[in-house]
Amino acid sequence: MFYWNGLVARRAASYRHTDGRYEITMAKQRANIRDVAKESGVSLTTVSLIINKNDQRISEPTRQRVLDAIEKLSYTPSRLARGLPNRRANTLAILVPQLQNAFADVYFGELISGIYEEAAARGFRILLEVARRDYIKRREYMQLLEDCSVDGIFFLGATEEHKFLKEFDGSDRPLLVVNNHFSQWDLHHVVCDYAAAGRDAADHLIELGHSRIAHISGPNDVVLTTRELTDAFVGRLAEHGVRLSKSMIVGGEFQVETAKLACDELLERDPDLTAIFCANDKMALGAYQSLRAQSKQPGKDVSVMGCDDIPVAALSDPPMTTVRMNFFEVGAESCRQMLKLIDTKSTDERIDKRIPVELVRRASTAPIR
Amino acid sequence: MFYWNGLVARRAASYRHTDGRYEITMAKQRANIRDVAKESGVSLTTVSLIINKNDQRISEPTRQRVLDAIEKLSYTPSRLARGLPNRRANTLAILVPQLQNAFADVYFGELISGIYEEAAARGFRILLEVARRDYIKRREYMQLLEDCSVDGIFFLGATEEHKFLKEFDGSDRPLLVVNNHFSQWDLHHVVCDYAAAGRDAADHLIELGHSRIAHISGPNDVVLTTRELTDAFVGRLAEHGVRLSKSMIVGGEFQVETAKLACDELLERDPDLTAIFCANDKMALGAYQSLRAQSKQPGKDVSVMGCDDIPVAALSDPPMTTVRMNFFEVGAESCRQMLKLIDTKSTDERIDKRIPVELVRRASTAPIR
DNA sequence: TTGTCCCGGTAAAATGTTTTACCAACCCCC
DNA sequence: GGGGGTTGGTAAAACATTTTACCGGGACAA
Repeated sequence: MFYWNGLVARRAASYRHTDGRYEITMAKQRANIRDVAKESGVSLTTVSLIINKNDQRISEPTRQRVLDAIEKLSYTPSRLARGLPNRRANTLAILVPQLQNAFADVYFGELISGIYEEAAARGFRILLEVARRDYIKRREYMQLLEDCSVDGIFFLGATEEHKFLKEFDGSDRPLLVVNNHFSQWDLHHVVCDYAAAGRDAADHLIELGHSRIAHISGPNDVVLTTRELTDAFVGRLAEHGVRLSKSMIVGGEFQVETAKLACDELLERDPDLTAIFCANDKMALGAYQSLRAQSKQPGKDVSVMGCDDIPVAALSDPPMTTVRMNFFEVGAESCRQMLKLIDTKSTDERIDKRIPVELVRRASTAPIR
Repeated sequence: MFYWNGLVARRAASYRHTDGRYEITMAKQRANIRDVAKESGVSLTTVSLIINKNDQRISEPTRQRVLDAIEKLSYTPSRLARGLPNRRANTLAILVPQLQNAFADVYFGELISGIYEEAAARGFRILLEVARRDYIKRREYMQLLEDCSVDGIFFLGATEEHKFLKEFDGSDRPLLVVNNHFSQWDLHHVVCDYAAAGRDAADHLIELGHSRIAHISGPNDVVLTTRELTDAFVGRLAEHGVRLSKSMIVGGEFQVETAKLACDELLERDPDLTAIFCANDKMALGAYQSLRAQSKQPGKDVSVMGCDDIPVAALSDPPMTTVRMNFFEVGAESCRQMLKLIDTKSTDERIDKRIPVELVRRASTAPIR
């Protein structure tokens, strides 16, 4: 059994009672803030103030003495203890819908990268959570906030299936939807400017003289952003006097294979179409395949545009004209906004930020012959 | 682990004793263990014991009373406070070398999935960390352990560049190298059985009658596992009386493009080779391309084997014969071993676990003509 | 009768910080 | 010489848990 000499030697050495004698045991493993205070002859409040750098009241000699003591004892403040008094973990969670797919995707990789960089720069840690069906059903995501694990949550890859997000509305810790939009609920959003992307694509194709145009869309019924893209594209074409009939818009589900089938269908409906705008680059690759299968040269016989500018777009054959969406920046901006929300603790402010996009001209589009 | 159903009811107002009268104050934000103890008329020790389920001493009526109180107050224990007394965060970190690349890879996705599932089942959270150059230089990875952020670290995608891992050797919290090997340092390892994979591949090709065989290896100079694969493959071929000369082994850097070039080189050295074993599936796809460019049919004129069995292997044309490595299982087993190490707190035990592999016969290999 | 063990708990120490309120001393200005 | 502000701190109250040592009473065996 241990007897702590509470008055004096709490940290230097402990004493163990053994057969009537006192025996000196090993020194404590870890220095704490009290050790530093004692070592440098100040109160532990002073040490705390210096560590947190948020108070100028401490004189330079004192500060230096404390810093020396910290160095000497190789003191590291405990994150757990630090979070306790103000119930903040200095940690943010990223909620991803299904890990297997999500991680295989550059898209999520860039978003996560962006969030991570910004969070790390501010000393925040990133927690990874996978929102599977049963996870959602049991409402385990609420746990993250309730048990003080994290100070805020990023939601990636959200669709309108994720109605449960509504619940976060009243929470004191922010939930931020990254690169998606739920207009009906009053959540925080940071998204690429999909409307601008749709307009840029339309302008580009019109500029090249196209008028027999088709569009392979994303899952417009569940993802609002891709619906915005389609609407803006169609709207802008109309402004230019080009009418895109409903039959020339086919959903491609964001995948290469399904987009290939969609493109086959479009070519059947209008064998003489001259341009196709796809809601992402992967689907544009599917369109390449479909065109080649019909002995048409993408970029020559038919102009193909993608959207996103994933790395493979520049390397594809032909190099792809696309609208660049800076997903890294979306992630980074999301994190900046999140940290702002946490700092200000404002509950009424609503973030709704659009990240600019940029047309990238490569060889998959050409003036009409 | 205790299971929490999420919040239901709002808290009732609490009463504070002031100047001899009772005064109604604002409802407290959060119930704590003391509130639960008071509500159910037991000590807070009792509540703690029930929450942690690690003690059978509490009678059923008492337990039920406490559970009712927990439900009524919608109490959720704080993770921060929970970790404090025994300096355990119930969190594990995954260290990844470079996020941008890492996340675009199914390989990492599966490993992380496996770790995540197992960790979540035990109530552990997963922290994501990116080990960039400056991160490593500043030794920030040590911080994770020192500030009690995590109870253990998984290292993914390690190469022999990561000499710094040596430092963890003395740490009281485990570092586990996932699917890589550093034989010279005494760390914990969970890896696929690369030696078995090499042998299986050799046996398969021999069985089909091949003898003019080539091998496209991974970066054998920096990754020990792929070196094991090559050695086992070459060794087993030798046992069967087939000698693979050094010139018929070319490094492919694990990428499609470089593997294509490697294959071009091999075909130049021996235009009549009949089989190629590639150290991963991606490189086998590169070999497909190279063969086709020379008007040779992979799977007919030349048998091609991959390794890993990533999803695209089954969908490739021809469907690829490969050695399945269950990366999900590697991740899961890594996590199980990690949790064991944390539970037992043993510092002398060294994990060195091999996950079995399995030959998958598809159409990219055929008997020699 | 005494010693031992079990049952169902409890009291209190330990974990390590932030933050609020306050204090003593000194200076400046009227 | 008193009011007021600044400087450089400190004491103590939160924050929310786990864990260890112990306790009274009853059962049971030697």
